[in-house]
Amino acid sequence: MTRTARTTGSRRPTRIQRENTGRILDAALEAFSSYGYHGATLDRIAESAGLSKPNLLYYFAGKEEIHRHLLTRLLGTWLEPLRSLNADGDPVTEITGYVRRKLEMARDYPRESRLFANEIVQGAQVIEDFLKGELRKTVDDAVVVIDRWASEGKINGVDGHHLIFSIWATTQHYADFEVQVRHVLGREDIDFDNAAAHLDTMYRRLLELRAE
Amino acid sequence: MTRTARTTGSRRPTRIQRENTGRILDAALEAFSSYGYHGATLDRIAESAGLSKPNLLYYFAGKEEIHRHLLTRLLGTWLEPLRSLNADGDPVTEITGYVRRKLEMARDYPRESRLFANEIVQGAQVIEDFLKGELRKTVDDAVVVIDRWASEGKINGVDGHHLIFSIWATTQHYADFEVQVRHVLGREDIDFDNAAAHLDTMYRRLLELRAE
DNA sequence: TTTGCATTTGACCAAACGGTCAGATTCACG
DNA sequence: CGTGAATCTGACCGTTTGGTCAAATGCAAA
Repeated sequence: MTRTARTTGSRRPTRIQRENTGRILDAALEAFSSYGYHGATLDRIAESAGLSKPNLLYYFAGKEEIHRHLLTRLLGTWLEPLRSLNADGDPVTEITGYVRRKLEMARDYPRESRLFANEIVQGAQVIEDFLKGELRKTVDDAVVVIDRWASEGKINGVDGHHLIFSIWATTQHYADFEVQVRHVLGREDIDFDNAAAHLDTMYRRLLELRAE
Repeated sequence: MTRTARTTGSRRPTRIQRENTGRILDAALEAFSSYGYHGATLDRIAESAGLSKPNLLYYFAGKEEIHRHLLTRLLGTWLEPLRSLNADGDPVTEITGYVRRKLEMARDYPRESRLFANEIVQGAQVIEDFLKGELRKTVDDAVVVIDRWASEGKINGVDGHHLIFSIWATTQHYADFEVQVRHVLGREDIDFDNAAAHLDTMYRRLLELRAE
């Protein structure tokens, strides 16, 4: 048995290992986010990564493992902005800041967003536990904070869960539905500045107390 | 040549033709919306429709044709609510009514919504012309109306395009990301009533003029 | 009941797919 | 340089997939 890379999990990764796994994951992210899990093929991923298919399978046990690896890597990053919602900060600033960060993620990591979208739309069987566990808990925590802000009269009354859904939807839309946005606007690049301004306005008007 | 069904486009469809094409399209919609274009297989669709695969291919030329048929059938329905925006009506009523109708579509036709989402996320090559043509034109018309409402002081200033994107995103989210919503809320069924109330509040606060 | 078209089927095919394997080649290090 | 491990490859395999075809069966009207 001369298998390595995967099997020698104990030893630290070689330079070649780091380079190749990196290129494989990048190619796979591109493929999965563009064509979905079933539409992506190992041959394409290997070619796009500049490797032969057997060589690719020398680094990862199979298609599923690559896919799961990408998703798992993503999930942490996904939650972080919501986790860092500061209960002691200014409510409107905190929430519009969260919106801004989420929009920046859609701008800077559209492939990751589409990978996630593909997974959810098609039933999310791989990350079901994440949704029911970590994600739900994090959301519930955030909702508690939002509810408190509302009951203390610091923001308008609002359904915390659905507010978060709206924020997710409106920000990720620019990554997941990028093609549609581009064609409707008739421009090659999406104007994230206008999008940011619009969303900021929208959530500000939703939350800011009206002068009496 | 004894080919029929497709080739005798002139004669009116038989009873059997109507029944079978209907069941095929239903099974295909279920499959495409659940597993994406590549994930859906003709064998499964045929079995789910209660037909043999060759028999299925007797009614449709191939996988692509079924897919295109479903998408094409959908596009008209998709635009209709936006088209029926009444420039002479009350602005806030018109827009929140559009939101409500869109949300009802997400509730009543989640498979169609996911079919559309799958298509867009993966590049929308089939419906590219629709996006650049009909859709864009309809949106532009609606934006003209919205802009006029704003310039006439009937609603708050708002970016028409991004308002529409937000409405699409927030409503379709409940169909496309249904699994996530369910798991985060921890319920088997989605509470569309709360969603409707939340969205109504949000777009109302965005658009309604503040008392001065 | 006959007749002609519509419908259905089983058997089959080529291509694409994920994956395996034995062996060749390259690399890092003493 | 030598050596052992790490890396890489071509050839190959079984399965699944979209699709074809000739022939069998069902059906509806004369």
